[in-house]
Amino acid sequence: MPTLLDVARAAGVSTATVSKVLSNTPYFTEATRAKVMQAVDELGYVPNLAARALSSGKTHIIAVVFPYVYDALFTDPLVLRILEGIEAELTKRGYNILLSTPRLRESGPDTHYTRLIRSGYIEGVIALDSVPMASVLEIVRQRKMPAVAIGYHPNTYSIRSDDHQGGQLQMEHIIRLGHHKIGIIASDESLHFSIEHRLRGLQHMAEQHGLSYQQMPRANGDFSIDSGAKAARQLLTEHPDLTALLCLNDRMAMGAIQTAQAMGRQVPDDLSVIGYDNIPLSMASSPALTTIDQQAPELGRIAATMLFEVFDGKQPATATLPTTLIVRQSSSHVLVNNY
Amino acid sequence: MPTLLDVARAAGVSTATVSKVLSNTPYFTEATRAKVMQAVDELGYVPNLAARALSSGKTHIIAVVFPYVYDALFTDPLVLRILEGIEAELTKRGYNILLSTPRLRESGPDTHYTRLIRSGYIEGVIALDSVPMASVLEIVRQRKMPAVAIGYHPNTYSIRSDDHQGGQLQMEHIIRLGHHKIGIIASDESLHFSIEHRLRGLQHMAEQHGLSYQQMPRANGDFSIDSGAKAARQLLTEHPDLTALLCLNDRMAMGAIQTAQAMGRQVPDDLSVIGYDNIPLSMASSPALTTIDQQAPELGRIAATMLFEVFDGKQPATATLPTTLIVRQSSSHVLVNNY
DNA sequence: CTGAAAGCGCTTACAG
DNA sequence: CTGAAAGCGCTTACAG
Repeated sequence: MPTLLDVARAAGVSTATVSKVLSNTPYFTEATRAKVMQAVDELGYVPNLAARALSSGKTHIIAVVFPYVYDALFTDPLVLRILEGIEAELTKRGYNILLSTPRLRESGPDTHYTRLIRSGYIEGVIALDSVPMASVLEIVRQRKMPAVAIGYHPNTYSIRSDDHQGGQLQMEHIIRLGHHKIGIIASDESLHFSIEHRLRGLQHMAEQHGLSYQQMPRANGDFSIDSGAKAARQLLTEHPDLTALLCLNDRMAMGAIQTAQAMGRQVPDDLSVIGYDNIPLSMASSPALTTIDQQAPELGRIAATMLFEVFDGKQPATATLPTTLIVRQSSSHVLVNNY
Repeated sequence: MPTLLDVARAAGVSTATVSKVLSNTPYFTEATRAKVMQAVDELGYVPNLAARALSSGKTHIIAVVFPYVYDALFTDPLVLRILEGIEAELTKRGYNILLSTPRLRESGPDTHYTRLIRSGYIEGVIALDSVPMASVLEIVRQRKMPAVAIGYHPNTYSIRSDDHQGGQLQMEHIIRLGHHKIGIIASDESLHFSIEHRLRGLQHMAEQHGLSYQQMPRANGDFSIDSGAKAARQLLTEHPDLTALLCLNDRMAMGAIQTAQAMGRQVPDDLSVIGYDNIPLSMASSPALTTIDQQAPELGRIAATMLFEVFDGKQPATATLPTTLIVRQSSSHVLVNNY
């Protein structure tokens, strides 16, 4: 591999000049610039990033941190959608993605992760930081490294989806369809900060319409398909008069639909089921899922944009992205009034 | 951040000694080792990876290359499953994942990618290299960088799923269920090498059972849900006597089921639909999808293992992973003989 | 507008 | 078993 020195010799200038020309420093003769660029082209020179990193501290590597908790990381299509947005923005700016997947414990993330953060490789961090148990950004903050969180931990810079509003949209939709025997499939609030906010949104809207949120039966899953199926079985068994199931993610909703059908319920004719997330496959369930879109790619894209603002010395304000109701075929008006 | 020199001073030894102790070179007094380790602990020393990379060429960074083509990268759950396997093995060995998503054109991958490969950052490459249009490993091979391909390009080291066998399993299953009016939903063979092999598997098994593969109606999609839906509509309209649809991925199968249902066909009662991939959500469709499992995580895990063998100077043989038929509810015996 | 030289934090033959 | 010293390939004040 040709080095900076090779280019300098070929162009008949110093390495300092080559370095400055390549980093677009102004104040250079057009002639010098041309000589240098020609040498670069002829030699096929590509800068050694490790050397650049060592001398300047600029690695052009961003750690994208997706903690390895419950079943989300490699099973949840939503994660991939968020990554898509991050990738688009980072790639556009010529940055690289170091995918970090720390194991999260009460005591914090694993040492491989903490070492990585302190290794000098990382120029900034974008992290999914929404697990109440521990924050992956604690160590990053200590080091004062530029970082943006997607989530609810009290980090300096962060972005999140408006989960409270999303919950409201779910409840409002189902109430407008005439339902009032409504079951809720959620998860324990310790699994993800968003749960608490979505539930509050549900409650807020229910009470606004004079329904008692407290009396709505609820079962908790862990976001997986199976857990949604189990939760639905429990709710529909204990409360056969339910006409609607509000699920706090799409995968649990899909599990719920399967179970409901296996129990002889028609969806949506005698049971409406609503999901949350609008994962790509939610349109492919039978019936297609009514759900809440939370702009996952946009969440990632904006997080990346905010990180570059931090690089530029700015202090981007916490952003909250609105959600949208996507009406498909899994919800409909109540047909039977069974009370 | 404390440096090697700080540690050396604190321990009262040279930086060479610290370096060697840390890299587990033998021949050291237990006393020396203890002194060094204590200094490391006290100072909270973490090696600077850029410096290590520059001087030794060992970066502990593996580029995981997923080309950005058709709709696969951020929409196909299979990609995430493969990544899961790669991540597990790489993390276990203390290596980091640089996620590279080059745009692929006829002329090859984009320059950001080729520069990355030549940047000195990358110690090895694991790539999904199955798009006939161009190979992302061409440039890597030129540089003689250790690499393992998941796919069919003629790369030195590679692993793949037994697509031919997978095709056979699909066909065998549906024939055993008594079907012989069989439609095929595939994609153009230019999109992915696996298609050709799966189709051959289909053909092989059909002919072995005395059925004419040539006469089986076929429609092509692009792996997306929508394209599967369209292909199914076309096939079922032009050939209403079909009793089975063999789809070369799960997402097209899910789209096909939806369309079939919308056209008034019961699945599986008067139409069996079989998918391919066994993505996590295939169990959540209604009815749950009969499909072919190709051990996606294992594919990634073994690719990573092979890469470390290459690091060790070995020459791992090309591996082929067997597939399995997963029978769920979307396939059943033919009920009506309509010919 | 351009260059000489120090320095980033490690590793690695080479000596002893 | 341990250390002195060169070197990896860049960038960056500092001079001129």
